[in-house]
Amino acid sequence: MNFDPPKSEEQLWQRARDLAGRTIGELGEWCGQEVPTSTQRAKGFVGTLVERCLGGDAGNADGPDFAALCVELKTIPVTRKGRPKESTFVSSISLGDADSIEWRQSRVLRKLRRVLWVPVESDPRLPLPTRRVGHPVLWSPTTDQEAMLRHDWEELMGLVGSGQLEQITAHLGEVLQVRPKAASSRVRTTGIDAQGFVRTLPLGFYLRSSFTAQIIAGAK
Amino acid sequence: MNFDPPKSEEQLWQRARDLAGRTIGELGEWCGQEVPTSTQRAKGFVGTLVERCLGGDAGNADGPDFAALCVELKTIPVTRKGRPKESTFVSSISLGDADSIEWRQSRVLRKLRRVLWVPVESDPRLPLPTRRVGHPVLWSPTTDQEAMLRHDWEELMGLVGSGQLEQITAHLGEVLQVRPKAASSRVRTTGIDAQGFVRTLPLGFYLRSSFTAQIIAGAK
DNA sequence: CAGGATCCACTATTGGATCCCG
DNA sequence: CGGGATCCAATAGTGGATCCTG
Repeated sequence: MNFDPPKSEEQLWQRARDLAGRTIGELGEWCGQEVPTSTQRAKGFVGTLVERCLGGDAGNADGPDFAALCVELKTIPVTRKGRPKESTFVSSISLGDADSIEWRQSRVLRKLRRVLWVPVESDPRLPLPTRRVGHPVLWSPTTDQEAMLRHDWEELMGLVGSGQLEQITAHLGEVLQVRPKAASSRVRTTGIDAQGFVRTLPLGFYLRSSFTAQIIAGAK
Repeated sequence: MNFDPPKSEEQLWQRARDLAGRTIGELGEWCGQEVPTSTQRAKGFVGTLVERCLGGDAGNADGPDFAALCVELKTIPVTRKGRPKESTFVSSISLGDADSIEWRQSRVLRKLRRVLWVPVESDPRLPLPTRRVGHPVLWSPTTDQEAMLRHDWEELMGLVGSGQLEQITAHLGEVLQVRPKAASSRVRTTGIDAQGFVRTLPLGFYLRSSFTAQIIAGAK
């Protein structure tokens, strides 16, 4: 294995292809990392492990996982048949500047301009070390997909920006939704609503699994 | 109320419109029939009651409910929002002559050529007498709908006709599916498989509720 | 707290089983 | 048994809650 940053998108893609069919246990050995039996107490483990194996600078700050390439890495849990098991976290929401940001400058679009999707088998009955990595997909949104994302984002940011935080639920949005993003429901961050500053639950944007299913369809 | 058979489709339609908004309790009074509190032990009650109120010859043999008009009546249980709560039974399956029948002569198409759909509110928390009748829909399959029905029917009858009864499940079919149609799973009828005659569970064709939802959409 | 995500209780769906009447 | 359908246990889906690391 080679943990240097990939020098080109092509090289990143080759490395991702080489991971297909490997188990999480194998990846752990290569990185010299012990692999937990389950993800129950290690929710971000697989994402970080795959990032290392591909030469990403794991544990970095804001910015793409492969900064030089402007490519974001997303591992995505899938069933045996390749269907996403969960929605995908995209970014947290800044509650302060929601009304002054445009789609083209948004964190959501910046994260999603170019994504390397790496499916990972995710059946809770399988011990984590035996789960296999699937075939990667290097993706940018199609015109239609970007339009859907933008539509949902503008609707949701409209609510955030106008301080209608309490009316936001995960039911809104056809492909993009808003959900809590915090260690627990007691966590609070500072937001703004009609009454001024409020302490409120941190929120994040997530892609619905019906949307990511289209993206990774046929990658097998 | 008038229990004579309707003389025209137009007259049948008028009567069905007049039922919209009425409760099952009211319909029961008009027919002089006591209405059970729930459908639990009276599964076909609503269908038969509505048929009577419209002048159908309830309790007849094979053939359309309104024989002279060639119109089939289907009551369909819906949620408060008008979505079907259940799939719709279409016809039982003759296990003997499956391999010699064509779509155009099929019982499924004969039943579905012209259907008067009557939605009925169906929330188990509401006592049956208080549930309301909805706005009717007089329907014939569109070209696309008939093509979908035919596609599923041919696939399913192919399995029946070639004696692969054991491989049929309700998972098959995009709009039309096969399910048991019997008083219990111990009931048997005579069918044919690769080994010759067999005693097997009686089966029927049902429309998936995603399909009937399209039909009655916007009828409110 | 931001970045990496999954957990899991509850709701919605549905496929096999069942019920009444003539 | 055929015609009128709904019941309901089990599975699939999902929205709010949560967990680890740096």
